[in-house]
Amino acid sequence: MEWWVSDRRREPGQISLADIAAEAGVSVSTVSRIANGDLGRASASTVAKVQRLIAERGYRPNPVGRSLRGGESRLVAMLAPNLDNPAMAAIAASTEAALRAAGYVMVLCDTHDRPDLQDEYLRAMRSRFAEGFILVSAVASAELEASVKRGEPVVFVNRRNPYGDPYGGGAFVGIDNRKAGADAADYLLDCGVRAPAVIHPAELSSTIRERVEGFIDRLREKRPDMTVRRAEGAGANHLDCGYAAALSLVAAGGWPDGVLCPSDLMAYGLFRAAGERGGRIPDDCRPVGIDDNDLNAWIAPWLSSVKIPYRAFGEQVVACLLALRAGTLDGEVLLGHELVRR
Amino acid sequence: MEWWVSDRRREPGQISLADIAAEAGVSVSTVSRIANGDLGRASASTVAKVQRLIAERGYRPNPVGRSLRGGESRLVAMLAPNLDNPAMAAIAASTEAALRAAGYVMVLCDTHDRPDLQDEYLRAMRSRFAEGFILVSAVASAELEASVKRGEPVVFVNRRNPYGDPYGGGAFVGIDNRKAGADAADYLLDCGVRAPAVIHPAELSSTIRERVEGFIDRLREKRPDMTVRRAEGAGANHLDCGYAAALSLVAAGGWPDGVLCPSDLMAYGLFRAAGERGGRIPDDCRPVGIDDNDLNAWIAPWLSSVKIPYRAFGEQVVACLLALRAGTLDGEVLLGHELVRR
DNA sequence: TTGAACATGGCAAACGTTTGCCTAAACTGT
DNA sequence: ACAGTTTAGGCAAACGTTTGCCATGTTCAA
Repeated sequence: MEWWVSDRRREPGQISLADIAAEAGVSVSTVSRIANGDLGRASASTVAKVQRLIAERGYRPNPVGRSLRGGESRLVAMLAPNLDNPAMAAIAASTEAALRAAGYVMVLCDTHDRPDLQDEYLRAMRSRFAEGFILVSAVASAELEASVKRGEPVVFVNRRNPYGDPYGGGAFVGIDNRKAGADAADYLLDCGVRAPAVIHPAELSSTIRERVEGFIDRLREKRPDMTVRRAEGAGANHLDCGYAAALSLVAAGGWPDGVLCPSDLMAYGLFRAAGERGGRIPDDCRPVGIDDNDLNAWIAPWLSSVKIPYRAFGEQVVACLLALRAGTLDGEVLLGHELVRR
Repeated sequence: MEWWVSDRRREPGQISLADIAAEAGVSVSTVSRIANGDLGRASASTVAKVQRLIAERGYRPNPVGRSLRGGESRLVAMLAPNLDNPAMAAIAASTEAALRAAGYVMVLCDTHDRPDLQDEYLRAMRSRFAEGFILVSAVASAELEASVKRGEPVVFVNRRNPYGDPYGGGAFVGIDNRKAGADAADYLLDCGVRAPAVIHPAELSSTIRERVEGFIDRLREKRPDMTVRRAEGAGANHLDCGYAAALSLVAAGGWPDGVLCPSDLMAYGLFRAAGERGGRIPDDCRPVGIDDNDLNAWIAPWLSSVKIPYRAFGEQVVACLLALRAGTLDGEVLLGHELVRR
């Protein structure tokens, strides 16, 4: 054990209630009450003296002692599938800011989309008395089911609660994915596309499925005779998936004149495939993405995309969490989206 | 106070030493010792019984109780300036993985490059008994100075310890920025560039300054008669800076045939400016970046860049941290970089 | 037979906080 | 003057853990 752990009390940084109490000549209880704003239980002079000392010595209540006592920990855990994805980073950043504004500290855990890691973090955070959980694109897992069953405050982002059915769905922040897909379809039709296609990962998450379905349904509705080609690709991430799917698409029947990429990263994969296979983007093949990564405006002028307001997610997530804790949850929050033409 | 906080003991998820002790008919101390691997202090039968119960009930020591006692918290705080930057996200992701492998939990805090927020997080994490701090691109601040002075385990990433001088520099993980700049210069010369330029943010961080200096020094060394144009741009982030700097560059004297962008984001800003002002990239104006953002391979085929192995940072950072805690720090770690031609 | 060594394990303090309950003293009304 | 109430504040338990020290009981050697 190192000195800064074992002897930390000798350091001036960490003063406890007991230090203040000793110096003020009162009991720990009195200091605690005054520090917590319960001013009616001590004489005005005591209150003044203690408050002065608190300010002077810079006392700040120790969150660990508080947590242990069973009170609040001011800790909220966010479990996200991978920080590399710019969309996740945007959600994490905005949520962090909103939580800080609400007086919480956010712990960010990277689950790599693995149920076992998700469970491990869920356990670790629970035993640190996290007061809430934010699950971005959650996967089904045993501990998650336990959390939901126990009624712990969990907010789901992007993907809905996999165990929501019997318990009323739970808190959710996201967008209307079917409508986003439909908007993308409208855009391609508007551009005069006649032979559209859609690419998607080999295993479909609910989010991606909804986007693809919304896209196809809208096309069928507006152009009943139009056929929509479809290709899937495997890969560790959406970049690889998009690349593989695009290659398989062009191998099967050449370049379509428009293609839905249900995430921007897949569009990037398509772009690379086009570069290698001589497809001209967007002239010959017009992609439309969903996400609208912030970098698009800078380096992907060829990509129109449905802008998802990830930067606005944080505020909504925190509002949901607070409502959940107060017992006044009002269901799911769907934020608006808007197609950005480039 | 909500039920899941106040009555959490009724839930099966949280069993304490006391629960096990009661069921085994031994004292809490005995269970604690056995749980911590001190098997010599109890009879074989007791050990077996307690171990069975621990496994059966799934007992896991409560980190909060441990922290309070003054032992380990297994908590490490990473303070990063902004998660939006893909380089930061890559560092965060790899560090998180390495810390998890070492049995730690990482708390990620977004300081927005503000000294006051950095201080707030430093305090908050200290009072949660964080066992170490990782400061990515740290700024100077009062609490940071206090931490360094007290000898708390701090690893600096990207930017060196601003208070390192009197205390021996401290732990640092990064690259040789001057050499990275020099490599970029070699590349441009190799491409036959004759009128190079460099753009950079209005206020120079030490990192950026070193890159720019390395670039200019190498050019002077190899081509003493060559003049290097220089433009700076202001903005909230490197994208805006790069854009503004590029505009000012071209306004002052047209497009250079090669330009150092000391971060990839600045190169993206330049790209956008070129798109608007009719500069042809990379044919007329060849940019060279530093970072080599992963997305470059997919959507920025026009950008050669010095690849910084951010994915490898995590392992080194954690090694540094452990060495620091063990008192065997061996100074700074400079990782290699390599220019990627596109 | 007696002392020492060892095996086994419990007690209690400590970490920092919160809070129900208790105890004085002072004050109020009659 | 006395009962009742308010004011001011302390005591101690509880949260979960770790660990130095103490207390038995057994074994062993001289």
